Amino acid sequence: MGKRKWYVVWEGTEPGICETWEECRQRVEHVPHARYKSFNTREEAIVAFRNNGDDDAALIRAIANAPTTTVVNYAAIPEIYPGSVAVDGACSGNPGLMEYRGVDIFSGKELFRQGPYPDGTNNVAEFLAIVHALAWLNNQGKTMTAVYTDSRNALLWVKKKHCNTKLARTGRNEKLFEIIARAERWLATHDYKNFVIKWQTDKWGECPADFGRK
RNA sequence: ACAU
DNA sequence: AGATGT
Ligand SMILES: [Mg+2]
Ligand SMILES: [Mg+2]
Repeated sequence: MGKRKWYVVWEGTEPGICETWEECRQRVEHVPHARYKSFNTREEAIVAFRNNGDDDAALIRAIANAPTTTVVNYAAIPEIYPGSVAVDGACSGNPGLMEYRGVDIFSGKELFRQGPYPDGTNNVAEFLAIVHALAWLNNQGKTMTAVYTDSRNALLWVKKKHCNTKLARTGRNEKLFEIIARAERWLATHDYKNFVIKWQTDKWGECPADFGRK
């Protein structure tokens, strides 16, 4: 995604924003448990911390008081349909501990979350997230609700109805391979109408379902 | 190169 | 800095 601009610092230090890597590094280097993270925009920082259930008032205030950036109002972007579901997959290590979820595209309210599963990949997570959203929506009769993903890969795999992962079986991920097989089976046996749409991260910022770990 |  | 994928 290129260079990041915002560095948010917290834990073991007064939460705050740094605008340069140098500033962030200085602030964190002698604080053993300090954490930091980079973002493109202030809004992405806020979304990420809310998504992680981080309610630290001082942190949110620090982010909110940071110098201004452009506010992305999803509702004002015609290509983002109201009521849609945004999905994202995440991995701690790649391959690593894998999970995925779907949220309401405007409110960010979590609609489903699966995992963590051991020994998965980013792309498997993104693929399963889309299929889960499709099945979840169709179970509720929401046959016209669009699904947004930032993964070009997963989008292709879903179109082909095939998860073309190179992931090795480890014995710890047998259950995951069953879930993949079940997802492919669902795609093969269901004629869904829901659009699956590329989330344009370059134009719109981080997807609302993002786990905020990058 | 592009997307995670 | 490394991995997953087309
Ligand atoms: Mg993603
Ligand atoms: Mg993400």
